[in-house]
Amino acid sequence: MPKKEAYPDETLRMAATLYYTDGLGQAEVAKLVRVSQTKISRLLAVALERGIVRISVEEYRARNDKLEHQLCSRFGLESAAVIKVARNAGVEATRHTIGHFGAPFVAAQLPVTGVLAVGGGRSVAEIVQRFRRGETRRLTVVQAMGSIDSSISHVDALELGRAIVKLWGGEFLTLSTPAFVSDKKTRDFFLASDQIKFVWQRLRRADAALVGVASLENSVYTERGVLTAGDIAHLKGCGAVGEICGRFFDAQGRECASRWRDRVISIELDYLKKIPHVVGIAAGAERAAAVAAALKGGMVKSLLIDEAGAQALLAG
Amino acid sequence: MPKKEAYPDETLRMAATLYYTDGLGQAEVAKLVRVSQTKISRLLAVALERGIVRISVEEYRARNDKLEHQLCSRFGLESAAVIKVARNAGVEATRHTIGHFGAPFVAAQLPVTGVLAVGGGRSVAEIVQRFRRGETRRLTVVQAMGSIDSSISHVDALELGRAIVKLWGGEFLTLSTPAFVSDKKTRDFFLASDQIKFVWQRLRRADAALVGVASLENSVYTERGVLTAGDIAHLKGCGAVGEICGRFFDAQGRECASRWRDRVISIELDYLKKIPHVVGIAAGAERAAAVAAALKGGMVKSLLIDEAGAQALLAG
DNA sequence: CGTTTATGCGCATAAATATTCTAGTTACAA
DNA sequence: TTGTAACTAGAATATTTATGCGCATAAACG
Repeated sequence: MPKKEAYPDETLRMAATLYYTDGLGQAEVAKLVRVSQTKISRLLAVALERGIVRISVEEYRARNDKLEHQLCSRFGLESAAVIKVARNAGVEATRHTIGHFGAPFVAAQLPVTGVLAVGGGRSVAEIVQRFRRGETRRLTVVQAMGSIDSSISHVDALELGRAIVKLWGGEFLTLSTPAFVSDKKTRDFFLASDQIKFVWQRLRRADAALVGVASLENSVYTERGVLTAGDIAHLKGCGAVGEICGRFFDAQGRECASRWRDRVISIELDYLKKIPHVVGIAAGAERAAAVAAALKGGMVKSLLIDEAGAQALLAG
Repeated sequence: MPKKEAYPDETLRMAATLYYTDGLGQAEVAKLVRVSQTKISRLLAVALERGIVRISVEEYRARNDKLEHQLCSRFGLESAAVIKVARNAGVEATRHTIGHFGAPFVAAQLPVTGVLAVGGGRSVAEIVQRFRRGETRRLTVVQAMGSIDSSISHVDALELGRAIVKLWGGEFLTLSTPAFVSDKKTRDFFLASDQIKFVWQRLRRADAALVGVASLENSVYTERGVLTAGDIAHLKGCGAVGEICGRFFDAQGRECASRWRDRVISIELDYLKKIPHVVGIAAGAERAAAVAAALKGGMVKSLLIDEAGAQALLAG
C-alpha cells in the first residue's frame, strides 16, 4: 500500500502558481495555504517532481561538434569531445568544466565489462567524481600507476579506481606502490613482488584505459614536489614534451629514455599503445603539444579536451 | 544606441543549464562561468526574462465556476467570483486569498471612466492593494465613508481611494470627516459643509461602488473600539444582520433605524442601491447572512466571496 | 489493544540567493 | 587630456529557502 495521502495536486498547483507565477515568497504562500514556510518549500519540490511545475532551459550545447570532427579526421581519433569553457577561465576552472560536461562522454567511451586501467591526475579525478552511480558495470579496474606521494590524495589512481568500483561495482586491483621510487633497484624490487606481477599482467591485457595527458610544466609531480625544476630540465633535455601516468614522451610519442624511466611504477607507454580504447583527458591550450605527441604516438585513442586546447592542437 | 552588450545567450544558457538542469548551486556555477555568485543570480534572472529559462505551472483554477453560476442565478447577480481558500484558513488568510485571486475580477468589474465610490474595510484593502498599476483609467474616485478613527489606517476609505487614484490615475474626492460622530447634530454640521455637500453630490451620481460587506460580529468598528458590545446588542435589537460602510441593515436589506444611523457619515444604503455597479466583498461563512441581506436589499450587484462563504450563502 | 516503527510536521538554524553599496570602467563632452 | 555620467562588477550584507532535528501522530505489528 502506498502512503497515506501525498498532498493533493490542487494544493500543489495553488502553491506553485503563487510562488512561480505570481512571484510571492514562500512565507507569503505559506500564509495563504495555511502551512509553514518549511512545508511550502517541500511542496514546491514535490510539485517539481510530479511535473506540476516544469522548468525548461534552452538547450546548451556544451560541446563543439565542429572541432570534434576536425580533431577526429586530422588525428584519426576514435572519438573526441571538445568542451566549451568560459574565456579567461584558469586551468582549474577548465578542468572543472571539462569534468562536468565531459563525464557522460567518458562514461560512454568506457566499456561495460572487461579490464580498465586507470591513471591518476586532477583531470581524471574531475571526471571520475561525476560518474553516475547506478549503471552497474562488470569491470576489473586496475590501478595504472602508483601513488604520487605518501599522502594519498583523491587524485591518485588508487583513489580514482576505488571510486569507480564504488560507483559502478566490479573489482579493483591496486598497485600499492609509490609512483616514483628512488632508483631502478627499488623499482625492480617492487616489480618482482607477486602482487605487482599479478596486477601488471592485467594491465597488459587491459581493454581500456583512462588517463590524463599532461605537459611538463604543470604536472602534478612538480606541484607536489616530486619533480624539481632540475628534473624537468633534464627531461626536456631528453626531448620530453608530455607525460602520461608519470612517463615522459617526446614529440613523436616515444617514451624518453630519461633517468626517470627506471624509477617509475606505472603502465609502460608501449603497453598503453596496445590497449584498444584509451581515453585521454587534457585541459588547457598549454597541453596542446603534449597531446599532439600522445596522439602521434598512438597512446590516446579518444580525447576529452577544452575548446582552447583543441584549437591549439589543430593550429600547432 | 542600446547598451554596450548584454550577456550573450550562450552564457545564459550555460549558466541556466548548470543551475536548473544540473542542479548546481549559484556559487558552483559561478566558478565555471568565472564570475561572482552575484552575477549568476542576475544572469539567471535575465535568462528567465529572455525566455531562455521557462517555468510553467499547471494551471490553478482559483475560482469555483460552479458556485459562481449558482450564486448568479439564485440571487440575480450581475457577476460573481468565488475564490477557493485553504480549508481551516482563518478569516485573515481568507481575506488575503480573496484579495490575491479576486483583484483581477474586481478590477474588471469596475468601470474605466466615471465616478467610483469606495468604502473602507480590510477586504476592500486587500483588493485595492493588488490592483495593477499601468492601465490608466479616468475615474473620479469618491470616498464613500469617513475615517474609522483618528489614526487613519490603510484600510480606511480615505487611504484606499488615494491608492486607487495613485495606481490608475484620476481624481480623488475626500470626505475628511470621521465615519462616526458623537451625535446627529455634529453629523448635520459636517454634512452642511460645502466640501461634504460637493462630495455627497458625486456619491449620489456614482456609476460604481466598491464596498465590503460585514457582519456585526467581526466588524472593524468593534475591533477598533468604535462600537462596544452594548452597541452591537442594540443594533441587533433593531434587527441588524449586516453592515456596509458603517451602515447597518436588517435581513431584508433595509437600513436599520438605530440610534447609530444619525451618527454615521457615509453613503446611504438607499443611494447605494441605485448605483448600477456595486461590487461587494465578503470573506468567510460568518458573513453569509449579512451578504444574503445585502443581496436581498439590492445593495450589491457583483459579489466577491470565498468558497465557504458562497456555500453558506447558498445553503442559508 | 499495547507496543513498535514509520511518517509528517514545524521550529530552529544552516545554506543559498538576492540586494545594497562602493569602487572601478568606459564612453563621451568639454 | 580631464571631468562626468552611466554602467558594471563584486564584496558585504540582508533576505529567502532548505534541512536537521525532535515531537507528535499514525500505521504496522505482535
